[in-house]
Amino acid sequence: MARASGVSRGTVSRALNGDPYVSTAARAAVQRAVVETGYVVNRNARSLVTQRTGTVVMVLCEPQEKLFEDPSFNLLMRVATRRLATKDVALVMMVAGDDGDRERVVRYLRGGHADGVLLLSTHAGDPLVGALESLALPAVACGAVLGREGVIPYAAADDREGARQMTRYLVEQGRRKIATITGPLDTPGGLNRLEGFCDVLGRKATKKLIAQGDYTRHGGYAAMLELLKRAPDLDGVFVGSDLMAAGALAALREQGRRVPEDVAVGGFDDSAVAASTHPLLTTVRQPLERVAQETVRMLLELIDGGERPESVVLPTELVIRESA
Amino acid sequence: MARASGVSRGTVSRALNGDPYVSTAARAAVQRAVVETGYVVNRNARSLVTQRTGTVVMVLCEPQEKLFEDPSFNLLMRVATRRLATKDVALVMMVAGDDGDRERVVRYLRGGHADGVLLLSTHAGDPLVGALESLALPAVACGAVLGREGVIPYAAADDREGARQMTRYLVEQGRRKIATITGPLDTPGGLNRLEGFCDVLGRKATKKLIAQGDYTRHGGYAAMLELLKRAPDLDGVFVGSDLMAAGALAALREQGRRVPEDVAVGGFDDSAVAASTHPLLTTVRQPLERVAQETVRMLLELIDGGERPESVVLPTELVIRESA
DNA sequence: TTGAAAGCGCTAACAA
DNA sequence: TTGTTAGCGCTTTCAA
Repeated sequence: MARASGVSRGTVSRALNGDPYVSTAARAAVQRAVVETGYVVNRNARSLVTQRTGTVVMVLCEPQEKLFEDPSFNLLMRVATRRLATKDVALVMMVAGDDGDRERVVRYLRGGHADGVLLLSTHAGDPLVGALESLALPAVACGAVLGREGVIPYAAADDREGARQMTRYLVEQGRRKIATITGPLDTPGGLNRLEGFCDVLGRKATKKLIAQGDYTRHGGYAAMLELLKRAPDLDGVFVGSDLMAAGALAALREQGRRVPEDVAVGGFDDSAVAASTHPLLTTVRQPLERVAQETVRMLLELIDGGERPESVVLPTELVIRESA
Repeated sequence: MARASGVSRGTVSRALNGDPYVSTAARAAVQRAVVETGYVVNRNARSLVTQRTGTVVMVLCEPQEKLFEDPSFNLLMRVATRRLATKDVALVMMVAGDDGDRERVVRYLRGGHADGVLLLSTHAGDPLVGALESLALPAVACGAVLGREGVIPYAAADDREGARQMTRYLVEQGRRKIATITGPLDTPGGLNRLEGFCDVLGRKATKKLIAQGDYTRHGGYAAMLELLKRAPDLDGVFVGSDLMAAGALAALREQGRRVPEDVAVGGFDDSAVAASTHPLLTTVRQPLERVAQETVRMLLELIDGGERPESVVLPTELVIRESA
């Protein structure tokens, strides 16, 4: 390569990496040689010396079944991929659903294959988080890591306030008996949205009116049936995710309840499913694009040796459609 | 590291890589030093000399939205991850949904980050395939790559015969007017299942009775509505995937058709959704675990410098539940 | 602005 | 069975 362009290895390297101290002539010669020989840098060799791999791993801390069903992950991943690409870093995905997976991910990371980690959907007490901390690898989470909020910086929607917005809205619509279907309570979305619900309803948020789902469509369906059994006279329900809300709508239809006439249904996320349910789902919009953008920014800062960045919490927005 | 264990670098390397020519004493010394120093090999350095990275990329050739909704991908990925792990190779995932994505994947691959590629859900004429071929990187596909069957080895279910099984079954059940919802016709599953359907029905498979879906739940829903409009008297439908069948069931219910009394519904895949529909879905079981196993085996052979392995086509099985 | 040279951490061929 | 040595392909001082 140095020979092909008639300059030294050092100059080639400088030209390729945009070093300003390269003459126009040399730069042109290198450019030409690259085209002629179809040259591609060997990233391993580069990594060996720079200690950088140019790749970031997005780790999905969730049994795969659930994960993939949720359109939010798509969006998060797509946006992150794009943002990282502008800095010329690749995003790869790994799933850490069980112990075996987790060990593999840690091995991969310890092998020095990545410069940083983007954590998705961590549950409280996930052992992967501890492993990551001891690796001292830059890591940022989408959504708080319960219990490690001070350690792992994150970007997240304001789940609690979002839940309040929706619950308040249901109350304002004159609903008297409002239930909720939560996500898993060891996730920030599960926990904080329930808290927001309780903030508004106070003592009216009885245990009977709270059912736990698992962020899947089927989980929402099952939880809705359960709620109808426990409180047949409920007239409103705040569901902790759009996908679960879609399941809840199916259950309500099956049980002959009209939405929103008999029961008002509010979702959370404003994901693609919200726009394809019957009736269209009234929901809380999460600024997922911005969550992804911010996480990527923070991770890149961390990788560049910056201080631990401040976590950011982004505002949500009520989106009123037909179901409430 | 060599110093810590009191032997030479060469011996350390041999001990770590399981070379038989290492004395028990030396091996023990190295082992101890590894524990004491918390040593981890630098994979970049190793890759630089071995020309192996120990990672394989699973490339999803599909706009992400569709992809992730389908439980089949989960299974494929989970099985592949596990099989590869036994050979100590990591599986990472990348999505190639649009041109930008594709370019990124190719760059990553050209960067020498992976030893091989597992292709998922390629569409006919996907430019990525050509790029991959010119990279001369080992590649194997789950499901045939339409148009490159002779070039990219694959493992797949016998889609055509599976479709025949289901269609024959519907006929045997006395259904007289059977329609079908296909997958995209530039995918092997879309095309071959339609062909199997036509094999059995012959001239009765008129254009009016064929609607195209896109492997999503919503696509199945929309296609079913369309079919009901075009042929209100249909009494059976073979749907090219379970997820689309779930959508079709919703459409039928909405239109007041009973399943299976008025309309018999057959799916394809036997994925998790088939067991959670109402009524439970009669479907065609695809041996996806074996597909994943075989693809991994073939890819590993290829990576080890073996000849281009024979593609394998695996038999399907009719699973009778409630919907037909 | 450039070339020369010194490694990055590892494996593999060779000699002992 | 082991130590020695020569790179793998690249970046990055250091001098020039």
